[in-house]
Amino acid sequence: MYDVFKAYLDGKIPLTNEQHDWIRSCSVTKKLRKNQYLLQEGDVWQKHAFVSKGLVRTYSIDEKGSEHVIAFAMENWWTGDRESLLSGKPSRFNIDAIEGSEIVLIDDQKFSAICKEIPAFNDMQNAIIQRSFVASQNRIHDSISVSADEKYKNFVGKYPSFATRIPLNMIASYLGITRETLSRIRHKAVKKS
Amino acid sequence: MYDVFKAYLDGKIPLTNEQHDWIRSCSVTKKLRKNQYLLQEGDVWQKHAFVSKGLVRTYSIDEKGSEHVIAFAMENWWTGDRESLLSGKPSRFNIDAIEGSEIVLIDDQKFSAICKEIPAFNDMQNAIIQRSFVASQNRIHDSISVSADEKYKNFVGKYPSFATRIPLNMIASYLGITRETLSRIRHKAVKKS
DNA sequence: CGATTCTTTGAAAACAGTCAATCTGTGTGG
DNA sequence: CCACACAGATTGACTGTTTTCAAAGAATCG
Repeated sequence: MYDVFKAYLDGKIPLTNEQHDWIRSCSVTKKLRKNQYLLQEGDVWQKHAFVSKGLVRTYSIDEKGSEHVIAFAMENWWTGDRESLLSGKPSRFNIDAIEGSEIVLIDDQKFSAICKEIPAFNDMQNAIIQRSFVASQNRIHDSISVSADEKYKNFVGKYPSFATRIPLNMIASYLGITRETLSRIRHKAVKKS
Repeated sequence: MYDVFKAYLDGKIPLTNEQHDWIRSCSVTKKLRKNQYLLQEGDVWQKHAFVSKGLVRTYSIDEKGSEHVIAFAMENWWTGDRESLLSGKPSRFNIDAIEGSEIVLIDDQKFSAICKEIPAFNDMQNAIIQRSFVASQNRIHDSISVSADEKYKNFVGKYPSFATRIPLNMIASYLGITRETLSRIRHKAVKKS
């Protein structure tokens, strides 16, 4: 529940008990069953979401009905649709639970108030976004410069726990290849070793 | 020179004359001839860089000697290597000028001081990073979900001025395809219209 | 004009996608 | 406890796209 979030915050910034109480009072925890939605395409995203347990994915669905996974988030990661949050426009994405999960939700207005009152909290957020941006850049670099099987190897190397918890078709989608191609890549990789 | 940067700032946030003078005193302007480097692989990036004139690219070079362009930046855009800046480690990237360019450089320490003293400046920076992150996410989404010719069409639609100012091989690299493929895509597109 | 850089074209090979069938493991209800 | 259903993973044959390599054709700049 909230404890995981508290531990996360304590590991990042110093907070008084009152501040903790305030943040807790701004938070809502939500349990998600497997396959349950946190965000559906067309809805406006106006929260900040911390994954305290489980694993969720962010994806779009194109005209042909294919899913395209742009992000995963597990315990101690943040998730959400920043584009919709910033623009106020309906989201193009869906977020749902790959496993049973628990999410700590903070309304954007309250979140902004917390950022304003607690500079360390604001700095933490900025640091997170900066690192997210760097991670995106690196993913872009991978996507234009390495072959499909290197992408998979990099993914497994970087996020070993994802590789075991996430169904293969979603990993394939995340990497921008089909599940069949990924299956063949893995087959070859096993032979080599 | 600095005027472009001043106009940019005035369009974003209110600044007093003293603040402008201070920011100016922290800034160094640098002229780049075509092909001249702003950053070379292996160097540590410790600045913030605003492009006041011209056009630069950020790219890596792999073992085979191929270049991979991860970003362009033209007038009124920021450039640099945030990964190196955050980590303090040598950069994996090069940045050089596609055209003769002018860059306003601010040392990271001075930049941080400005952010601390002028909250609006800090907020502006955070807003820029948030939008950069959203743009990265969208580029990732494109890279995993649309075909090569749609990627090119999206690129031209989104950045028409890039398409005319940047050599084709660099655009191809940015899109993650070969220059030959991009050439053929354009050929087909012309026929269709 | 000559040299360099950028772009285009062609043919063959490598690669990834599609469609359809099969296999595997998990969990549920009889 | 077994049989079945279901979701996920694999495999094969085929198709389509992209890369590679090599050569030639524009365009630009001094």
